[in-house]
Amino acid sequence: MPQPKPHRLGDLQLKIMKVLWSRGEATVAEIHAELQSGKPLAYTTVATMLRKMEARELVSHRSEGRTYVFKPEIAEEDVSQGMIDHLIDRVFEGSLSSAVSHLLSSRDVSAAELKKLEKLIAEKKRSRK
Amino acid sequence: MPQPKPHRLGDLQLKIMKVLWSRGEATVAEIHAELQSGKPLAYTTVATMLRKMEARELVSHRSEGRTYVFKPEIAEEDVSQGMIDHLIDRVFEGSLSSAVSHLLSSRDVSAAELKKLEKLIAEKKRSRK
DNA sequence: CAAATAATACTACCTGAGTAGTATTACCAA
DNA sequence: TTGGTAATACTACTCAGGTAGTATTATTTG
Repeated sequence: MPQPKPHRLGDLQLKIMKVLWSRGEATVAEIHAELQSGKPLAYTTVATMLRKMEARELVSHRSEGRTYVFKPEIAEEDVSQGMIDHLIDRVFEGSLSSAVSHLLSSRDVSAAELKKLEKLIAEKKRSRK
Repeated sequence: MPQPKPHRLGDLQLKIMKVLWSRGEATVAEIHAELQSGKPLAYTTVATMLRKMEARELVSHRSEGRTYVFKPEIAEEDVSQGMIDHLIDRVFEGSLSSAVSHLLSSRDVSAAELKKLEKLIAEKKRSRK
């Protein structure tokens, strides 16, 4: 069991993971470039964070010449799942409906989204039978 | 604008806030006592955390003799809202349905919960018209 | 071959959460 | 009134995230 607590990723760490997930693998330069949309971020900041993340086994790397190519060691699914589960547990005491109720009340949900939600619930109902 | 970022409460802070929200107000001793279910926690830990939280205007206190009685300065609603919004934005890029989909797939949702969800969605649909 | 470049390594801070020991002080009871 | 107790204040430390400068080194190019 490598990485404990699949939730508990900081904002920057999550951004980095997202780049890695979408690309499969990436160099520091590539990640740095992608994150430049937003507030500026030093190249070394990304590099340092990646080293810290590697220490926690969130990512790994292989060498390609002098360059490191990083890849994710945890699945996006697991992280998303872990983070939302953690939140629901600690904030809403496990009540999914109260969480969803908050979401619905604060957000401008499109009709298409609502339709998707209905479908999800209908499916879940069916699978419970 | 007092406290910025209504999300971003640590686990302990959230537990303390929950006691405060449910009681309206409470002393350090009362909060400490309530948190004893779980791993032991020093009295001074709670006191210290409350002082830190007061500095950030999450709570305030009045004196009753030599004792401080704390009360929340932020609403539970706002915190729940802020935390879940923040999560959905950074993890699911704002897609509510993908968040809910994760929730439904990982959890054992009761029939009653599903019913509540259906109702919520139906209401939301109505209010959109 | 030498210099510019680009990569990683190292070092160093700051902040906030969490944790708790020690010091001080105010109050209450015998 | 004196001592014990219970409260807050102060101090201190660890850890992790975030941020980035400087040093070193390897590679490429003029």
